[in-house]
Amino acid sequence: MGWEYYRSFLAVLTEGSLSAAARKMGITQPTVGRHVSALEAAFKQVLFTRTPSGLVPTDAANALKGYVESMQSTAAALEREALSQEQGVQGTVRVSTSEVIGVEVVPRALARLRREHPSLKVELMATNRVQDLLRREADIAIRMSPPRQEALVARKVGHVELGLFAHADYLAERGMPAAITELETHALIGFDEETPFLRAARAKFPVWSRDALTLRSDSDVAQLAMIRAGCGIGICQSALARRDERLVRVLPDAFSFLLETWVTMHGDLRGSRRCRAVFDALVKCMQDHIDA
Amino acid sequence: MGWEYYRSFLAVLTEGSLSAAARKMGITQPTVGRHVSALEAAFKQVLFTRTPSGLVPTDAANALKGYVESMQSTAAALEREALSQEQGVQGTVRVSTSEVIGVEVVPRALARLRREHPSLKVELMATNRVQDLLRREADIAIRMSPPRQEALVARKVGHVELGLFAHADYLAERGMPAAITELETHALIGFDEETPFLRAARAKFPVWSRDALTLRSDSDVAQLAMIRAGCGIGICQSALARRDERLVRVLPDAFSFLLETWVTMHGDLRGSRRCRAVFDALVKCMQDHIDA
DNA sequence: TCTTTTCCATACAAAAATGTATAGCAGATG
DNA sequence: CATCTGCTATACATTTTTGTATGGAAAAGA
Repeated sequence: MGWEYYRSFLAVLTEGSLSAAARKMGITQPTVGRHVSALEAAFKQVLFTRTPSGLVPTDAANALKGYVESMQSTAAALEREALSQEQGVQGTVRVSTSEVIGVEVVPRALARLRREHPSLKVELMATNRVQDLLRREADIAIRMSPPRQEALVARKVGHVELGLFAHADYLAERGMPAAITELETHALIGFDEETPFLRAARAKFPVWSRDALTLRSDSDVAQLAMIRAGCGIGICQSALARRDERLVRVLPDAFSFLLETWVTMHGDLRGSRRCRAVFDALVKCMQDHIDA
Repeated sequence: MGWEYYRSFLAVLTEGSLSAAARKMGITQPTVGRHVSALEAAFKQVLFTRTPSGLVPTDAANALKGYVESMQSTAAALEREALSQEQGVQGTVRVSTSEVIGVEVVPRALARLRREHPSLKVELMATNRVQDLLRREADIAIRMSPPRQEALVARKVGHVELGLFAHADYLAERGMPAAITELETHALIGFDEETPFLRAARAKFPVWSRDALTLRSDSDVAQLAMIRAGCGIGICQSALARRDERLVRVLPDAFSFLLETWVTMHGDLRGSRRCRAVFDALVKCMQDHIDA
């Protein structure tokens, strides 16, 4: 079975119609249709139900989605590697970080990197969804949990501390809470959605229940903006808060979290100059961030 | 860049010549040659040095090998899944186990499975090299270490005990050692090559040094055969030794290892009838083995 | 209700990929 | 030393794949 068909299959799966898939791939709609038909013939099953508004995947097609996605990300990584194999540090590197790190910390490192290596390109995926390095969704990742996968180059850069912070203006108006229980009367900023991490955190600090929060956002960055704007009290990396002298630590003794921080990279990229350069720069950047 | 070229590229890489690759893929040598040339043109670099005896990969080509291998195993897994999506338990499942488990334990489970599901095919990879489930090198794996990868269905089936064993005939001739130190005068069976596991084991039982071993083999199965043949004293799973009443435990109190045993499967296969059936059968098989 | 837009499917022409045949070369073999 | 066998590279014919053009059908908008 030719691999080329799988590309069309994935495009139809993600685009939802033969025409859209064809546009995206730079080929024509009949061709995509033929590819899908060829797959259906080979697998002896219907992969899409045809409708006038597009193709709707069957269960069988959805069961195959993960495989072709994996192939696609691997192929993309292959091309990044192949197109960067000339002398010097050049080519494209995909970096995956959490939202806050990607917005607040990494950019300064990238600026310096780009000055040193003008032909280096970096794709920054600032998302809290954990990317899979083994599936080549990214080349390098900065994560707050130790790597569970083998075959990775991993460097522990220390602990990021989380604390409660608020803007000085807010505290001047509402007063500085003296104990955890006083938080109930304050404007608390936190997450909207439940995640395993949040449940674990809540077990340690019951005050931080979803109902107690008056300002909710699923975006760390938005939460940080709210803290900076003096909306209330929220959780923030101490190292980030230190940058803004008007942000004041709240209840430093009662509330503190330490997150192990790792920079990880696929083992195969050990010999890749461009990835090694970005990896080293990110390690240094994170260490500077933590030590700041 | 068309994925189809990558297939040819990998075939040349593994076969060593355009002609051999073409034979393997069922196409002709000029076609494979054109594919390779197309890749070289696209990547603007030489991937192989042509010789009269074949194509020798350059460093650049070797750097890309891992990617295409990953794509290939994923494509193979996709086809296994696609060709097994009809009703009932059928299709192909790839199972990866250690050598001993694959040879001594699993086959009986497979026999029963095949009786219950005649149209089920199983590929058994009995190798001590750890297969990567995320890369789809196998669908299901039985491993002696807890899974370090997320997105896996994992079932702990208990502990396999390792002990020292010897054949009754050997012990009758050479005597039963009464203490660990007496092992030095015996014929010891063990591994030839150093592995991280062995280094860890040695730290606990210094007697088992490489020099002390008189019969060395890197194959667990061969070691087991030597023990059964009365060659000497070796390490063996207690559950396996129990099957042969003429195998006698040596120094049961001084030497005992417990290995956590896990059956693991890629999370995407949770809904796959054939994989679920094999998974359940293997879990039961391993539990029976351990409890025996 | 009619028009417009989007979609898929099909027939036919054009383009691209593949296969065939062959030449040339190096090493193994008698 | 000649022969044989493996390999790659190239020219040419063929097949396959792709693109173009068009028809029909369903949904969105006037």
